[in-house]
Formats: sequence, C-alpha cells, structure tokens
Amino acid sequence: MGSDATPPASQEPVTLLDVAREAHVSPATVSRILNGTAKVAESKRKAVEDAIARLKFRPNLFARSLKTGITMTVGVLTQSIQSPFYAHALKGIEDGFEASGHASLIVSGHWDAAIELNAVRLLMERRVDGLIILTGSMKDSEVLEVATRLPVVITERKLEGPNVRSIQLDQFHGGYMATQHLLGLGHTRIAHIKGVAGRADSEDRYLGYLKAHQDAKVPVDPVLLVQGDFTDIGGLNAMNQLLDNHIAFTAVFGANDESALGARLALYRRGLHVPNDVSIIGFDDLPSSVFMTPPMTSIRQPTYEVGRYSAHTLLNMMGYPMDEVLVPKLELVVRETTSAVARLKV
Amino acid sequence: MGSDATPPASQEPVTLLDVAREAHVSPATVSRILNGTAKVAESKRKAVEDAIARLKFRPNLFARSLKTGITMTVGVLTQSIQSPFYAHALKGIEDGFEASGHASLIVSGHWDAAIELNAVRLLMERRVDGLIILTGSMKDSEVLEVATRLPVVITERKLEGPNVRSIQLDQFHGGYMATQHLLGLGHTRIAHIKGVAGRADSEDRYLGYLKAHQDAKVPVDPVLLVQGDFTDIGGLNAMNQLLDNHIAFTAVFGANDESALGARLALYRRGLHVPNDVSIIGFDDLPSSVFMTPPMTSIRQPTYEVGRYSAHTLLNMMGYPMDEVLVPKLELVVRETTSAVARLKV
DNA sequence: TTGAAAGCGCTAACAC
DNA sequence: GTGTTAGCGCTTTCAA
Repeated sequence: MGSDATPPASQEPVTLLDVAREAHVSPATVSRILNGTAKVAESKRKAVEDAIARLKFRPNLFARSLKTGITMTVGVLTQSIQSPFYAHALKGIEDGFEASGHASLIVSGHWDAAIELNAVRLLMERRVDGLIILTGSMKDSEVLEVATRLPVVITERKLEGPNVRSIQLDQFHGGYMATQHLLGLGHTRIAHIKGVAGRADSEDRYLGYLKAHQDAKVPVDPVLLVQGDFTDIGGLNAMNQLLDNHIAFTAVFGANDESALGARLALYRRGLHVPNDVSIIGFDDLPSSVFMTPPMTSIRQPTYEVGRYSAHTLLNMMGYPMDEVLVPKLELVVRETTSAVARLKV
Repeated sequence: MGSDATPPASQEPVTLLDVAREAHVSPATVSRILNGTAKVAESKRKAVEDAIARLKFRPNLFARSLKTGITMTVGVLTQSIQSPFYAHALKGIEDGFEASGHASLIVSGHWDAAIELNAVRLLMERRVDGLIILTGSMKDSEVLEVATRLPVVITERKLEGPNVRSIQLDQFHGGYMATQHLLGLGHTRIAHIKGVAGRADSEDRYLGYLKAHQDAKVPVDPVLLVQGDFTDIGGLNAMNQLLDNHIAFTAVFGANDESALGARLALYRRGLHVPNDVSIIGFDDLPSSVFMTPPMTSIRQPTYEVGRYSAHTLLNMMGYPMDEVLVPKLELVVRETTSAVARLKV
C-alpha cells in the first residue's frame, strides 16, 4: 500500500459552511467577518475566528471569484523568463504586489506579436484582474482592444487610453549620454552595435548616438554602424565584422550590455585591450556588468523600479489606492571600460 | 466622458448557457462537447461549435474549477526570480507545461524556510493542482506534509514519498570533477571558495573537492578554504581574504560561477593573470560565463532539463501521461580560465 | 444520445 | 446585527 501510484489527497476540504455550523452562526456572518463587509457582534466574531482556527479553514478563492468576478490575479506578459533584464522588472512587480494579495501569472511573449497575443488571450481566459505588458510587439490597437476588458499597464511605449497607462524611459537620452561620455573622452570614431532592427528602443538609442555626434559636431562614419541583436553572440559577431573589415575606431557603444559583453570578448580574442585600445560602454547596467573585467561603464535603466511602478499603477487602476512609485531617470554609470582616447597611435 | 477614471469593462460575458440557447441544446450538451465527455450527435456538435464561434464563448475556468476541484494551475516555488540559475529551470518548467494547458504561479522563497512555507500556503489557498519546489530550505517533514494535499516534485533533495518525487544531481561528483581537472593540470594548492554554509549543495561540492585531493594523494591545506555565499561579491571578498593573507595557491574552485566571477575580479584588481597566474573553475556554467574574458571553465548543470523534468514528472503524477525527460549528468566544460600550473615561480 | 436538476463554495441582496 | 435565499458558470448524476 502507498507504493508508487499517487494516492488521493487525504483531508476533506473544510468550507465556510462548516465554519458557520461550528460557530453556530449563518454563513453570511462568516463571510462578513472574512471580508469585513459589515459590523458583527464581538462574541460572534470571536466564535467564528475560533472555529476558523480550529478547523484550519481557508476560503476557496475560486468560489469567491465565481461570485465576485475578482480573481486577485494579474497577468504579466514578459518577453523571456530567462532574460536578466526582464528579471529585474519581474522582481519589481513581485515586490509591488507584495502586500496586496494579488498573485501574478507570468507568460512569455518571446518578442513575437502572435505569441504575445495568444499569451494575453490565455491570461484573459484565466480572468486576470489586470495586465502588465513588459514592452513587446503587440500593436497599439491590440493593446487598446485588450484594455476594453481589463486595465493594462504597458512599459516602453507611449500609449494612454481609457483603461491604459504606460511608462516610457528616455532611451534616446540614454543613447545620447552614452555617446556624449565617449565624445567627452576625446573619441571621435565611435562604433555602434545596434539593437534588434525595428525595435523602438534600438532605434531611440541609435538616434541619441546620432544627436550626440551632431551636437559635438563630430561626423558619423557609416562604416562604424553594425547590426547587433541585443545578444552577446550578436555583439561578438558585430565586433568581429568591424575588426575583419579593418574599420578604425577607438570606442564602441553597445546597444545593451549583452552586446557590449560579446564585443568585449571579440576584442579580447584579438588581443585588444579595454580600455587602452578600445573603450566600451553598454546599456542597461546589468548586475553582471559590475563583475566584468574590467567592470563595464553603462547606462543604468531603473528596471526594478519600472516593475514596481507598473504593479502600483495597476493596483491603482483596479481600485486599490497605492502611492505612485517614482522611477528615476536613466543614468550614466562610469566604470573602467572607458577612458580617454590614446593620444598617439602606435 | 471616458476621461481618466477606469471605465467599466464593456462586453457582457457570454456563458455556456448562452451558447446552449443559441444552439438550441441543453447546457449539459455544450459541456459534453467542450470536454469530450460523451458522444454527441454530429448535428448538435456543429450547431454548438458554430454558436461558440459566433458568440466568442470562452469557458469560465473558475466555474469549472469550483465544480471539479481542478484548477489547471501549478505552483512553482523558486528561490529568486532574479537568479540566472533558477531562471533556466523556470524556462524548463515553462516549456514542460507548454502543451498541457497548465499555468504556473511562481513564488519566491529567498532561501528562507519561513518565507517558503508561507509561499506554499499561498499557493495552496489558490488550489494549485501540484507543486514544484526548486531546492529550498523547508524541512523534509514539511514537504511531506504538503504532499498529503497535492503532488509535489522537489529538486536537489532526495525525498521519495507517497505523493513526492525528487530529483537530485550529483553535486559531489561535480565538485570532484572540478577539482580533478585542476589536479590533472598539475595544481596542488587549490583554493576553494565555499558556498552558503549549511546548504547541501555547498557541502557536497566541498566534499567532492576533498575526495579528489584524497584520491590524488594531494593534501588539502586548510588555509585554502574560504567561506563564500554563492554571490559575486562574496567571491570577491573571499579572494581578497586569500590574497590579503598571502596564501599561496595556483588555482581556485568557486562553489558556483558567481563566486568564481567575483574572485576573478579580485584577481584582476591585483594584477594577477587568469589563467597564467591563477586558474579558476566555477560551477553551474551560467550563460554569461561563456562571455567572461577569458571564458570560464565550469561544471555544467542541466538546469533547464531539471525544469522540464519537474514539469513532466508533475504532470504524470497529476494523471497526464508524459514521457519522462532525461536529465543529463553534470559535465565539465573546459574553457580558458584553467591551464597547467606554471613550471617556475618567478 | 440528450435534458433536467442539483450542486461546487462563496457573496450579496433582502428581510427581519 | 444577523439569517435566508438566490445565484455566479460550470459539470455531472440520473432519467428518459
């Protein structure tokens, strides 16, 4: 007996009705005490609380949801559960919902609009009370459509509507700061490993790069631009391409830290020193960038705060008053992969 | 109108009853078609399917759950949603449940038994059909207790019971392999940065380190042992401690990649070359270790597979036959941070 | 094969 | 204040 097969769950579930009987009150009274919906005599409250403790009663959230339509569950559409970048946002969301009693259902969209839409549908079938979309490629119109059914908060996009809030960081300015930093160090030939083509963040960072050059009256040589894809391997390939083509440059701006990390390895392979031969700056400031050798200069994105902000904002929209969380601006974090351009070429 | 306040969700929900009416059949028939519970006349099936499509009907999972007790939701207790190590397992779990229609509720235990227990309780209140525990510090007895109510799969622990399956990788052997690799390279003074004290994985890897020395008849000098905590900063501190105390060593085995990464930075700060001056080996083989400079030798843990394995095993326990997934053994991945010990000390 | 009817466990009018 | 009652949307006997 009790060998391999899964045995039936033992304990019979105890219901609100059991509690009511045990405490000699009506089910309605128990419900009222549970939810604080109305005044209840102290004696009954005590009896009910005792009964709950004695019976170890836990209300069935499903029954409640069926009745109220409220599931106390929110949906979170992330892009990849493995991405260190989104992980921070998820942590912020987790913390943001900490005290509210809401659970979150996390689904991954893999930067594919069709998958995302499907994932959102799945969440809606599960009757989530609200939705947080971490970036993604759904059309504005699709998001708006979803928002007719539940409140949504979306990041990295400007989209306000009846039931939608959004938060967008200034990626353009980030790209500008990164480039300006390099320019300030005397670099005039700054390569740029672009992010995934067509994505707004890639584009904005690139535009910042361009504008910084323009303001500094430094021309941008198109050969300095290489396509990356926000991955380390993409960064590696991009850097190799630059090197193989014998492009002259003294600094690189990676569209994100992962690209920069890949580029840094490519440089290492060719025996190029960072920052003496080439300065590198990344974007995102992932935790691991602090432990690169040498530690990497980057643009810090307040991803964690964006997560908390999203959670609190959604809570507000769902009718739970929360103080709005402040999201700091992007910030240049100077470490050791960037230095003044070498005065003389050997 | 339609200004700032959240407007009421527009569409009225369409229920199974609506479908039944629309298709001129009874609700029971609709239910039967939905679940394939019984044979239904082809004509009615057609009518119902049409009605479903026309009305865009989506069954209410909550109502179903209330009736059947099945939520199609599983709980996943991870330790930190931010950890790159667990992220892989989560991805495996996500993929493992891909086709089954189960959603997973992810909660974090932060390596704290009390928090874990609380998180598990929360999951149980939400009536998850099963539970995956990714390591953690709950007592065996507590896990067994939980398992009286729902099937559980737990990783990195040996614990079999009526309603429990577990999977444990051979951390001892991993520690052994890492050390053996270094020993084989001629190193005889191998420092070890230990993991969190008291955790089984830390201990097992350390024991493997010891056994490898013993088998190679190389004595272990206790001064080579330093306490880390599985974090990069912990690894950095541990290495600084070694260096500050002028301990002589030619190689380091970090209890995990993060420790090794921290140690590597400490070495860099002192101008020590890896691997010429000091060889380093990590453990876990995080994706980022491939992009260290130089790329780090490590012990690969099949974390993703463990995640998939857990999902499939749980599915099996819950009555959904799945082929068991094969979890490969730990594996030494030799990269460039380890090399033969320098013949002569300068 | 199909329908009627009785709930699953809870909440919310509505009375008292 | 408190109890009675009628469902929320679905599944599942039980008859037909």
